[in-house]
Amino acid sequence: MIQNLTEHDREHLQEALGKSGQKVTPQREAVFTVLLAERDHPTVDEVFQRAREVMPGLSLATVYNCLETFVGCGLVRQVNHERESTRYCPNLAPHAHFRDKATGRVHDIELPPEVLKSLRSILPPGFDSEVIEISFHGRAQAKDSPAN
Amino acid sequence: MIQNLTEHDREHLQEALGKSGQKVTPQREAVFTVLLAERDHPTVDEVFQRAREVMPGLSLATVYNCLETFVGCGLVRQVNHERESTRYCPNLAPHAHFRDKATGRVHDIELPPEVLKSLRSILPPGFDSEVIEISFHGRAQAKDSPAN
DNA sequence: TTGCGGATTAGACTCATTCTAACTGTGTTG
DNA sequence: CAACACAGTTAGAATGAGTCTAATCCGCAA
Repeated sequence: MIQNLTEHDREHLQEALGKSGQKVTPQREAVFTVLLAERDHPTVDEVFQRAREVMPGLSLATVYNCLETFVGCGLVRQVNHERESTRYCPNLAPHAHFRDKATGRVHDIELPPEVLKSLRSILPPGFDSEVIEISFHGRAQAKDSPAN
Repeated sequence: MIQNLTEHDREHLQEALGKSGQKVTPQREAVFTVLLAERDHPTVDEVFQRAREVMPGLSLATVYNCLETFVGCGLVRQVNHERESTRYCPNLAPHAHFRDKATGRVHDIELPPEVLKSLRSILPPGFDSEVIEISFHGRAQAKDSPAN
């Protein structure tokens, strides 16, 4: 179900966009709302379908634009797996992804700081990493990840 | 420079293909040779260009086929980074990848068993992972990775 | 010699993503 | 108020990695 943004989320959006000199628009709000409503790592197309329910005139190009903008100002993260469609994730805390072979679902896996640190430590001198992507691929008996 | 396969490498190829009921063909040999000759994580297209120098009639489709076959029988690994072209890597030891922002080059990063273990340990119960992909993205002052 | 099956091939096709050029809406300046 | 600037949006065309298809090739067994 797509709710309106909370006051807090709207401010978050506003601030992040503002910082990079961009505005809140109805389309950006709709796309952001979709991302927060169901944190199941949707593809662009899924975001598009869901956002259309609320804003029928919305175009696919705009969804691409919005998502790119959000990535640019640090509101969401891209998640890639092999060469499948890019998925989007509003969870900004450092975390890994687990891709369920059977269902295709992507689950967030919490990444404790000490593990992150040990990972950084394997880089030889001279290598300076800004981004680390960790993805598991396998089977999960677990039920759906909790909506949050 | 593209050399012929060593006796050892040829046997390796033969055995791996044989195990999954497939044969060594001149095309597969050429593609495998290219992969071993320069371990710079080439794209399909790069493999194609290089292999053509040695076997001019070779088709792109065959390069795709050969690489898929090799992946299937565990001779090489695919390396994906964001949605760029898939690259191929004949290094089978567990390792991470570092993608240099400036040059686009991909470097292998050794992955000590204890780090691998600590990574596995962050999976909640019920999650069973067969493959872990780790990729860094950033800048490297280091010179080219040693040919090996 | 014929037939079989796996391998190879060229080219058509798919589909996520990017690009382009026109349009919209809002705010600003004269 | 009229003209303009400009960011954002839009539909549709273009791109390009990868996949599919149908024809052909080639080594081997009957």
